[in-house]
Amino acid sequence: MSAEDAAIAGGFESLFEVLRRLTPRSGLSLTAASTLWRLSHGGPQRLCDLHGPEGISQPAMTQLVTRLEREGLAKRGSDPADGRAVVVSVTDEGRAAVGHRQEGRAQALAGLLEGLSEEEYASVAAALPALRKLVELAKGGPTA
Amino acid sequence: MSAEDAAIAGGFESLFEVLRRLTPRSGLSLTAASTLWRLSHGGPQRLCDLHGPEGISQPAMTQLVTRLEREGLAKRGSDPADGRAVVVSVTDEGRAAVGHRQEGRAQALAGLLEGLSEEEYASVAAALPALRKLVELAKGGPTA
DNA sequence: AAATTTATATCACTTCCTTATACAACTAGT
DNA sequence: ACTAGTTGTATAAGGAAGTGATATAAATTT
Repeated sequence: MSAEDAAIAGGFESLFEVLRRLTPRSGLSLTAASTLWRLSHGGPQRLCDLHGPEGISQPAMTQLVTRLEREGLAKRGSDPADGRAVVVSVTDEGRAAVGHRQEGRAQALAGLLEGLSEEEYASVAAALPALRKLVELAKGGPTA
Repeated sequence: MSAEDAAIAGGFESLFEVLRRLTPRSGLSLTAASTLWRLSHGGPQRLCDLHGPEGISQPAMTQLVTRLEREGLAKRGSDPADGRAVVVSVTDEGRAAVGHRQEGRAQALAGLLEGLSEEEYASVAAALPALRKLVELAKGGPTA
């Protein structure tokens, strides 16, 4: 690992802390938000397909879905192909909740971006494709 | 907020998810790691000075310090200037724990960075100063 | 000296996670 | 067709991690 790798890692570590604080602690938990986002974009999914990618256990996801259902953010349905399976879908309210949350974060970030010079801003924009590549690489799996 | 702002926000949102998963869920919680890091770099601090920047309540920090102390990662001391105050310091073990955690994340990130082209890598490196500026701006407060 | 403020611990509670387990539906093997 | 094995989900018990309310003592202000 090079010194430049280490510098990037350090920079990302600090950035992570900043991004983490963009959202008030009240409201959706990280896992709840991520799950609702996943359902919003990927469509209804089985409970057993949700817990793995979120990195939590099946019973934890069962409980989370129960809470989300109670709050009207998601709902349970059945799978005609398998009588055991629960298919979870996001409600309009849940979709809105994730949308508002993301919007708030984007607004807060936009506020920060205003403090950058044109050059600095351009360098962030120029790095976007690379950041997106990192995201793809991370999804690919074994590299990470 | 411009389209480019939105694109950057979206990219950062995805990046955040990736960075979040660089650390196994077991081990230190986000707040515990952040607190230990803060003590490692900023030196011993009063309990009442720790909970605000971490964004949690005083009783939550009291409990966290109790847990960290139980695990040998931090210890309580007294403040000669104020009989009520508890001064929290990190132990060598706690310092090592944060160090290992950060190292693991850096290694994982370095693995991802290897998947970038030279151009992509350079664009990330070039954006580092701007990212650092964002971090500073966020610390400054009212902007965010 | 009394009143007010501050620092911390404790309480009762919820959320969010873990492992273990129970039960039923499904699949594979005979 | 029947049995054994596997899979999907719920539930139980417990700990971590957070909340607001409260109690107590030390410190500061009036």
